Amino acid sequence: MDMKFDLAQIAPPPHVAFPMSAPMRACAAGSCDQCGVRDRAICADLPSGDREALSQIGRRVALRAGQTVMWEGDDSMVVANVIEGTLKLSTSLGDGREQIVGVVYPSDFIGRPFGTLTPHSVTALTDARLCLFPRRAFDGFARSHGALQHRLLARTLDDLDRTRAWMLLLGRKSAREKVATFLLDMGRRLPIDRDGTIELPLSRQQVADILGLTIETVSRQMNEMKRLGVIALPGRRGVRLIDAVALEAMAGGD
Amino acid sequence: MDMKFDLAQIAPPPHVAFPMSAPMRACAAGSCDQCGVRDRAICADLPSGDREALSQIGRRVALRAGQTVMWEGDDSMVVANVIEGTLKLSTSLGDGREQIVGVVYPSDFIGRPFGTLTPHSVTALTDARLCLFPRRAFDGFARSHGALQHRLLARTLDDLDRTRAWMLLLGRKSAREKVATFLLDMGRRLPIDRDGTIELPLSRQQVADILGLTIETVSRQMNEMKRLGVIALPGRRGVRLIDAVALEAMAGGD
DNA sequence: CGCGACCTTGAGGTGTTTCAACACCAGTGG
DNA sequence: CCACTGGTGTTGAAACACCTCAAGGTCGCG
Repeated sequence: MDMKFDLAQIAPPPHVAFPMSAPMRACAAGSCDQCGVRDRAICADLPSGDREALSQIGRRVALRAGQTVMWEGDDSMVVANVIEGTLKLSTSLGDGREQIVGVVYPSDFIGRPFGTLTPHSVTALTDARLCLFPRRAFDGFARSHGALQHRLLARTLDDLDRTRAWMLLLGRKSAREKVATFLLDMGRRLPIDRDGTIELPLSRQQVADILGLTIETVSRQMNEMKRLGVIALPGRRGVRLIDAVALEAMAGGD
Repeated sequence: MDMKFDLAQIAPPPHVAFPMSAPMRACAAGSCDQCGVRDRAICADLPSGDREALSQIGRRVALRAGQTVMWEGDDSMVVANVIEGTLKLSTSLGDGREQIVGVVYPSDFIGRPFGTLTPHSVTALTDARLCLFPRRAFDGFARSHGALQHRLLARTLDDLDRTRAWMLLLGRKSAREKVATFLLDMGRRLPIDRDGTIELPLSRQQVADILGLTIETVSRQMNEMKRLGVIALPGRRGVRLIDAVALEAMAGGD
């Protein structure tokens, strides 16, 4: 438990080809017109002139799995839209215990606008692409564009609702209920291939860090569910939800 | 455990003189000029004309301890500023397990603007006074007043930061650490009288529902801290923080 | 093929919950 | 004034869910 934190933060995950201290790489600029999240991100309903203006103050960057974009406690220098990939938001205690406080997907917004401190670290779980803005410039732009600010508000309110719902899981659910709830949640969020399998963007340790459990407990629960025929576990990170009704029942009320 | 939920929701707490189904009572209208939270609430930096206009669409209501203003899952009909008192935000599982997801104080904003569903129940912990607005009217007003919307955004971002920090406590801290963190937090938020005593607005059960523990564990932890001379427990809800440094140490990192 | 990281499984320990009894206190009515 | 009562808080003993520690297995990659 004590080693884990340092490894995750200092050294790259083994499957990552280069250290996380590697600078973020600029990538093909691309105009907003071809942006894959154009009509879901917070910039969606800006008049196209304004959107291009916003685009001017930002830049596209590519991340490799394992790279950390922002560090808990640092000054808040940048905010970003997620164009592609999955990232985790996490906080930790001095002794290395970690809690993942959010997982973000394409079109989500990350960083702390209108504030000086970054409240949690942001780390890429998969390779990812961001549309990155200097925080102060973004703040200024948002202040003068009501539509953008409204969209950001709506998104933040949604995040808050989902975060509070997750508190119920952390505070009151059993390990079995936590894992079942997690799998159903991932089933809703991730692409499902033809045989009903999803590919988790998370290791067992990261799942544990989302649910407030240990890696062993997560493993035991998942394999027990497999034994019960509720799920299948094809490959390291694959999960097939075989009996969603049974899973719902295991997830506890609400 | 199964009874608790129903009792809390259906029957009034014993010290409450009348059922929670009692209607909210209108109270002295009062203009914004004399409002105790005038320069801390979200309406703070509205031009005084706009503030009076907002005031027109709202009304002042008084609540008794135990009364519930909004119910989880209901349509979102009203939002409000807290003028006076302390309230809890809570969600629960079908079987009665409850998690308190927030505690709000004067000048805080409650309810779900720009959304149709109430994500959690809101219940008065002490007698309280609110400045209550119909949600749709408030939404409309906010949309056309950037300053109000900005203020609401800033507050929501803060709430989200604090909520995420609390997830670390729920997922990763021990009972001892949870209770210590809670007491320090309350010490920062509540008025402290001359001998350093604070009066918790919460019963042991409610403290347990905030920390994701049982009432017995909370009781044992607090009395153990008392035995260690770190705190004193004068009366049912009183707490004196004697050794804040030791408490900090017990609260774990961060 | 072989390495390293990740995942699984087992056995044992422990912190928290569960169950149960009792103490405390404020309000009520005799 | 005192006993009574219902809610709240405390304490103890036992059960148990989850964690810890330790080993072995599996997968993906060079």
